[in-house]
This record gives sequence, structure tokens and C-alpha cells, in this order.
Amino acid sequence: MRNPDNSFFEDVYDVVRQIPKGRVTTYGAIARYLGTGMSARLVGWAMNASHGKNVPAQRVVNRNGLLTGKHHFPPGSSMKKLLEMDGLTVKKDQVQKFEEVFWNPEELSKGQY
DNA sequence: ACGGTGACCACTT
DNA sequence: TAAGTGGCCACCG
Repeated sequence: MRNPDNSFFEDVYDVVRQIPKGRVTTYGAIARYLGTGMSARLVGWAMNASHGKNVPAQRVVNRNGLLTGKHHFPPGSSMKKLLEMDGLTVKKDQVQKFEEVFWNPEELSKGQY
């Protein structure tokens, strides 16, 4: 859940951490969930600061399912490999069956037992 | 306090 | 179909 006390970044991290295995989400989805509206840039920017945190940023892709931020990942950690480890299929930096594995943060409000 | 920046999104040529 | 431009909001110097 969102901690108003935390910064926007923490909110983003919290959401990303709750992404189920084998699922991915988009910047826009997170942004909208947090109420940032159309400013998905903030989410992407937040991910930029996710280095050193326990945040699976590889599960966060753009709305096209394209691994735009793969180039930003630390060397050695292949975003593609990480996603494949989750059971996803990545081809040419693009998540296959993206619509199937897409996970909407709104599910947290709905099915968070 | 102000401006620049950013792993985006959407619309328009 | 592809490329270009604007808008949007929060963090940093």
C-alpha cells in the first residue's frame, strides 16, 4: 500500500516489488496507479534510482513491452536473462506475450487478501 | 526558489 | 509506416 510518508520513489519500488513472478508491468500503469497521471517518466526516473535497491526493475517495461531500460542495467545482469528466468520470453528486447504476462498494479487494491 | 532532467506516453505530421 | 514534438510530475544541484 502506499505510504504517504515515503517518497514517490518508495511507492514505485513498493509496487515493483509486488510484481508477481512471471509478470511484468508498464511505467504508465504504475504511474497511473500512484496517481501521477500521465507522468510515467517519473516512474522510469524512479527506476533509475532503483540501483542498489531490491527492485526487480527488469519486470518494468514500457507500454510496448520493450526493454527500454535494459541498457541502463548494470553490466553482467542481462535484463533479458532475468526475465527469462521468470519464465518470460524475451526477443529482441521485447517481451513476448506481453499482454498475457502484463500485470496491473490495480490488482493490489482488488485482490490483496 | 528555479531550472534542468528523465529507463515515457500520446498525438500529429 | 515511421519520425518528430509536446506534456507531464517529482528529484537534484
